[in-house]
Amino acid sequence: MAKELKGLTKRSVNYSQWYNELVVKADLAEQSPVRGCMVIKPYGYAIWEKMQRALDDMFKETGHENAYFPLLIPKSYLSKEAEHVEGFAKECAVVTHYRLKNAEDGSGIIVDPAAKLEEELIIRPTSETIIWSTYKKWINSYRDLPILCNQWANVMRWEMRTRLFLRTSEFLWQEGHTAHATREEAEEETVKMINVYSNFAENFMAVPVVKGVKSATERFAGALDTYTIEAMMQDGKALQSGTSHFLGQNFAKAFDVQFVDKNNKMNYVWASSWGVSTRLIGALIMSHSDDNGLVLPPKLAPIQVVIVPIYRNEEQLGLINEKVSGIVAKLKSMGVSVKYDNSDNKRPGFKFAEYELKGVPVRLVMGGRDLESNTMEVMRRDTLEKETVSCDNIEAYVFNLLEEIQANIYQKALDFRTKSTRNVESYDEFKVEIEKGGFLMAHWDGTPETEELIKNETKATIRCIPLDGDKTPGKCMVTGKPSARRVMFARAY
RNA sequence: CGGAAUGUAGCGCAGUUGGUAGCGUACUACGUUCGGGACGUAGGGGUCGGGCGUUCGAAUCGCCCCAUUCCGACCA
Repeated sequence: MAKELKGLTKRSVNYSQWYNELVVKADLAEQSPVRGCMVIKPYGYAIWEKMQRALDDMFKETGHENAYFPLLIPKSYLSKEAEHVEGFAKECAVVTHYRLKNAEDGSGIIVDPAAKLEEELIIRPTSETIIWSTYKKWINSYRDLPILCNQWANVMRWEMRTRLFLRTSEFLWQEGHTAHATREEAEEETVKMINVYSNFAENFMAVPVVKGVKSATERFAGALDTYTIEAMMQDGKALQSGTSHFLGQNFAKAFDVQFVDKNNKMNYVWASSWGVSTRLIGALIMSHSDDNGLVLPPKLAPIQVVIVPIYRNEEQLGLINEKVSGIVAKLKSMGVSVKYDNSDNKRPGFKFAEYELKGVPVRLVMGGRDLESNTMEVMRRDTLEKETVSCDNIEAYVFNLLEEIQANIYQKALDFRTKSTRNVESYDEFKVEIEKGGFLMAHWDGTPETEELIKNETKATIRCIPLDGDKTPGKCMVTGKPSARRVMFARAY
């Protein structure tokens, strides 16, 4: 009874509600008083920090450097690239004044009309414009190229409808902005970074992703090509988890960024930009969690191993503390993050449930019985299986188990995706199949009109034109016109 | 911005012939407990989303406003 009261809504009942409850109950984040914004709580932020660290290492390895650009963008900058402004104009928060004052009628504090800005400032929805206005000053010669900058920042997009981590008005992300002398080099960079993202998703998050190219209508505003990684959530919907854009010379032309090449000729710079956000945390949650709560991949879990003692009295706790301290020390020396929870204000059963909810990959328990037999109970979060293991060399056992869990949850997610991905041949079949969720591989004639029609009639969009996989030509399922290859359709977040 | 629903203790909720607010949980103290979300006793906590109205009397009836959630349109 008590368990039911504290439990989660079953996933099958309402996935959205389940997701929200999980985020709040696992102590990751909560809604802020400001519409559409989110408070990321320490446990949620710890996951983000782990992600940041891993990604940042990968960026450094690929030759990138971090920098920081301003939060506020003059309105005129945003409007320099026509498609870009059209894409973002509808969701920009605007700063119009720089001072408040007390109302003369004593009704409180008001915006001082005398402090109106001559030019309004936009709170960045993305930083291409402010960065390219800066790059103009940095670039004169081919010797100044390439510029490979990344920034960790927050951005704001005034979304109509928000959802913790997946879509909030303000979100944290990283955005890389690179400038190159040649088209080839910029394109190479774009592909390189989508590969970094897919490696990160698969190896750290244990989330399998489909790499591909966006159709023209789904492309980033101002890009010539948008590469994406698409993940499948457990309800069969797709989540765009990272993008890398080949921007061509669009921003260079808009901001007049030219360089002198080796032949002393003026050329516009070629560009890429790429980003992933705290949405990845949403992807993590929706890829692995079960009705007991989060399931975190060991590589990103803030706590990888939790140890819970079970004791009848202080004396027994003392003995357990002593025994456990050696194990904790050894695990830590192996680089495993361990929490020994011997707090006496919660009973063991409560702790078990709580750490399961928080997705801690491995739980070790030591009680009176174990103390006598020199064993511990080991539980793995992904399968909830329990085993009794000797304390001798338990550290190595746990270390290996963490790796096994990492691999297992990836495989589980991959199996689910494989099972939920299928070819469809006709539009009638498509309409039936899309209701079941999952990814549908179908032929498309390549026109925005057909894409639009399918979207309006089925709510499914082209998630991407996959880079890998079946490339045999066929006929569009809607119009019967020739299709170069199958593309991937799904309903998406 | 359309459609639906909901606002009562930190959280989850009950509260219809209108009669002055209660349950679970959480919290505080003490004690007993501790191998899967413990129990007992005592205690603190509410301008019932806001405003106006009807009435001797409103959480309850009426009107207006506000907020949130879900479903659409928009999007990483």
